[in-house]
Amino acid sequence: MSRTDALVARLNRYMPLDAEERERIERATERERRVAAGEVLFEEGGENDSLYVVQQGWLHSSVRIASTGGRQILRFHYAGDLMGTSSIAWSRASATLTAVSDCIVSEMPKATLGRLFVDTPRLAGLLYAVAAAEAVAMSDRLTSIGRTDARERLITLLLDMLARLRVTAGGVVDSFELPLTQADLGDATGMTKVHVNRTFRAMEAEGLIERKGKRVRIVDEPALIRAVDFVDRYGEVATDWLPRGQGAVASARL
Amino acid sequence: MSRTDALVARLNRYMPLDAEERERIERATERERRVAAGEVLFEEGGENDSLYVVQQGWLHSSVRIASTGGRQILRFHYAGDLMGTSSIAWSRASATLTAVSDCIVSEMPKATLGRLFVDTPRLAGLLYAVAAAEAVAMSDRLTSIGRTDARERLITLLLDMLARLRVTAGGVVDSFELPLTQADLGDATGMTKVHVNRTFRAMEAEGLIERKGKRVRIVDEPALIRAVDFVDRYGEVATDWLPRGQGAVASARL
DNA sequence: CGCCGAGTTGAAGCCTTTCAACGCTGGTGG
DNA sequence: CCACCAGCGTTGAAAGGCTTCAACTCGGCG
Repeated sequence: MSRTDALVARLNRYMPLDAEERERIERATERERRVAAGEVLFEEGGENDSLYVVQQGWLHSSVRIASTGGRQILRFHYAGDLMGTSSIAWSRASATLTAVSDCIVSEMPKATLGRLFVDTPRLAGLLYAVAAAEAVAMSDRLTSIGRTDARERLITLLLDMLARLRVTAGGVVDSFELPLTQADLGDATGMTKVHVNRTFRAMEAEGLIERKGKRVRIVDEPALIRAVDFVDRYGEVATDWLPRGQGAVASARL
Repeated sequence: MSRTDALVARLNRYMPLDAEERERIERATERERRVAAGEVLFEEGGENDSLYVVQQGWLHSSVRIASTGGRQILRFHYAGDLMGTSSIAWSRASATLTAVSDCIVSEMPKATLGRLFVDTPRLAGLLYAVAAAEAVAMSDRLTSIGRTDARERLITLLLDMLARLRVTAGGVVDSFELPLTQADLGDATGMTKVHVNRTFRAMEAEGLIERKGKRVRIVDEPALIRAVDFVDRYGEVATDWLPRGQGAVASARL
């Protein structure tokens, strides 16, 4: 492994992993694959027996709406994220995964995850905690879409992306590449592309953000954070509830 | 245990549990507590070191919206559901849990879950799969609120409740007690109580549903299912990815 | 050089909200 | 036992945020 595995890096931030845990994840995520921006990794409804780990770049998952022909973008996946967890509960994918930027992802067969759960229970617990954190992040999106107006929804989305991209970018960043169309942003926030445009321009006029091509700069971050009282759900995850020193049950049994 | 533990019953539906697994869950959920309808189990932002299992009745979790003073109901919890999983990721509750009907819940300290993960890895995997299924159900709600109109949102909500209540009710049911105010329904679907009322009345006028007091009857279920193309996410959960015969690692180690 | 997708803008309309009022009902206290 | 109150359901009217429809610009690409 020349590059550090993104999942290892992420989990390690939450809880220091021992050598065995690290190695097991790395072995599980060996098979890498490139996905070009705009390309579809897998389609809603398709058979799927693997999970995917984002190693580089970002993607989004979306579903089609039968009645209107529209689309809802459910979430974005960044480096270190485990994608396709719905394939754990069923053998068919419940959403379509599309690359936002050029990506590298690694494939992990479901059975490999199963072994990981049995052999390294502390990892299982950590993954469960991460899933819990992501459920809360999803709740935040639900709240944003269900109970706030267009402007707040866009602000929440931008702040969320910024926070997530910062983790891998490292250092202080106040702008980022946004290779999404305004129609995409509408699909993510539950609004039309026309209204995305109007809301963006209004925010720009007020000096809250700046846009140059595909790049967005957050000018007045404190104001934006105040406006939507944003909470970053990915900063840390509690692991104190996991029994200590259970790093690798497997080594005793193998 | 006089009554069958609801969590055991639910997990057993997804994957037959062995005696040890069963007993461990039952021991973990011994401490029961009654919650009267309308009562709050715990509050958003409060310290919380326990999970709760719904044994009887149902509850909902909600969050306050700072900017508008409003509220978003995130989801409903039915018999067999594990509540408060956000406390796994942090030590503070991220939502408020309120009883919809009179309930019996049992408390499970986080540390107990930790031990469960280490001692019965197959259960850990199953819980992970259930969490994945619930994440998809949450995505469905997001899609419903983000991309469909008032009528479809209400229909989806009703069908979801019906499906979930049927599991415990047993047998064919086409009506159920709905002890929620129309304001509550609005908070769950992202609309105002006024519009909930108008939409309900319109549906009633069209013979899709009937209402008598707090009781709702689904008259034309096929039509409703077609209208929103509803999918029940709780029917089954895949467990084929879990290694077999790993029922209780603990027994070998204790 | 022309086409196409994406961004932009205006105008009109609609779904939903907001504001307000009134009836009903169940619970409370005199 | 009944008057009173508070919460909930209901309805009307007006306002508004967002959508829809349509047209026009701009930049990249064949």
